[in-house]
Amino acid sequence: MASEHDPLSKPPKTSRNKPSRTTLPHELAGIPLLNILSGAARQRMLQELTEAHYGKGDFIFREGDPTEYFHIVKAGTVKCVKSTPDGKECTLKMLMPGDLFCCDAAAFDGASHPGSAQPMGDVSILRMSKKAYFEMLRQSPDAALEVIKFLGNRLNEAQEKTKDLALDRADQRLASLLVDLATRNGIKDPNGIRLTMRLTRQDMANMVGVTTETAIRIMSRFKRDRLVSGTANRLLIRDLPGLKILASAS
Amino acid sequence: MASEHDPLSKPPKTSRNKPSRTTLPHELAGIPLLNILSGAARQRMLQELTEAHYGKGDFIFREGDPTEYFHIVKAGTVKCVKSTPDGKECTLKMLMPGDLFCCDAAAFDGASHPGSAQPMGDVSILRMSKKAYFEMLRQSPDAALEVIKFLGNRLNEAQEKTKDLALDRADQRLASLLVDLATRNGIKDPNGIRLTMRLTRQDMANMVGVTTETAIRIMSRFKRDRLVSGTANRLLIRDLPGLKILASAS
DNA sequence: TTTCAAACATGATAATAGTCATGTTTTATG
DNA sequence: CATAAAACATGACTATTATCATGTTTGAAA
Repeated sequence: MASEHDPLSKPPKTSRNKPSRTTLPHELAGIPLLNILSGAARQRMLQELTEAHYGKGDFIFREGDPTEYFHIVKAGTVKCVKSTPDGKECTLKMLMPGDLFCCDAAAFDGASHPGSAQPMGDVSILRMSKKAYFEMLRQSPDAALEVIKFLGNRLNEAQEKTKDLALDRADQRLASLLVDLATRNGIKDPNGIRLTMRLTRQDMANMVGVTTETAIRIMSRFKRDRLVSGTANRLLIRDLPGLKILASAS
Repeated sequence: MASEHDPLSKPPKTSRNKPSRTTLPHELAGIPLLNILSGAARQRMLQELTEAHYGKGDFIFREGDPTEYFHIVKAGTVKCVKSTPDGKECTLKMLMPGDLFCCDAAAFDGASHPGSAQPMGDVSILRMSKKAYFEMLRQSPDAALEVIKFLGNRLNEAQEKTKDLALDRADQRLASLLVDLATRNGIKDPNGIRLTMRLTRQDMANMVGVTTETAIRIMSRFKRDRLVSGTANRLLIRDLPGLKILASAS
């Protein structure tokens, strides 16, 4: 629950016994944007990045806040949320380690965040001032291309989601979500695939655009049909092919 | 209906009486990406761009086609569409002059188009090979930043649309659409605001994720309530404030 | 281990939107 | 201007999902 702004003065000197002086601290090895940069550009970026930690209940930022930083997920899962004045919520995207965020909003001068970012459990975030971010983009075509590629993928995902919301039924969208999570975040288990992150029926509801009751009802049906089992803490996908069929049923 | 690939050998020498040798042909003056480039970079880009014309019924590209070009809308309106095997369609975005497209898909090596692009009436498209596009991005930080800004805006729009589909009713989404079009593409008229582009009830239905019948019914109600009048060719917004209230009703 | 809040579950009912059918009006095109 | 094809319109019915209510189970923290 602790909400720290804990600027890690310098990136930890965990440099392995590799000779190159630009070796990435091993904890940052999974971040594409850092791997793409070389030599001096990488060093500059590492110097500009600071780290912050967030826990359950915190906000990394809220809808309407001014955009000050460019962010990278270092560890944990971050959810991007939009909400209405009357408390309804819609989860746009779950960001995983290596994912960038606010590469876009930051580009819009003086704009404010169009949605909020919340940690799912404990997360660790790297961030960089807007100024340093733009400087990096100007000086490193590789970084700019990486950001373009990332934004392009995000846009495609968002449009795919739009299509699903517009054309698919609730149970298809939920099946789709489970297939997605199982494929990207699942670990093998004797009886199927276990999802790594805690995910309540309400979380799922917000992700597929239905009410919590509807998500519960559909999950109950899926459970009856032996497609899934378990609840938030221990969600098990028992029949991935079955869910796939359901997801794309005409 | 004619589907030409009509490479305009050289950009027309419509250069006005400005002295600079990099003056933009006036017909291209409304394209941000071209205005942002200076001197040699602009010249290079103009040399790489070719023009193509499309008409009603054509496809600029289809879902699944390989991505070969980066595109800019020069004149007319282009709709981005995704469809299901059984013929249902979802319109993701109407692109207007100056808008870029496939800045994203093209970035994904060897990928194919995630949706199709169709002209609404006659359109004129500027395009550039993927290779030249990447070269431009590498050599001009300004161009890369412009693309990032554009993609960022597209992403925000897409996410706003996701939220609307997830949380708003059909009539609110349709009202929202009309407000949007009236604001961005409307011209004043004695009795309200006239929309410039031809837009059938079916077009609207595809844009807000409902069936054609539902769009027709809602428009009938809007007509009864004196919010709008007319059909596809002559659509009139008679009460913009009224539509705005409806769009954001709790 | 108790205990309380969150999460899950399910029924009854209402609201919303889809489907199918049929008919009228508008518009593009020869 | 004729005429066929779109586009618009509306009724009847069905399917889907939301809402409200109430109760049970689970899990985290004292």
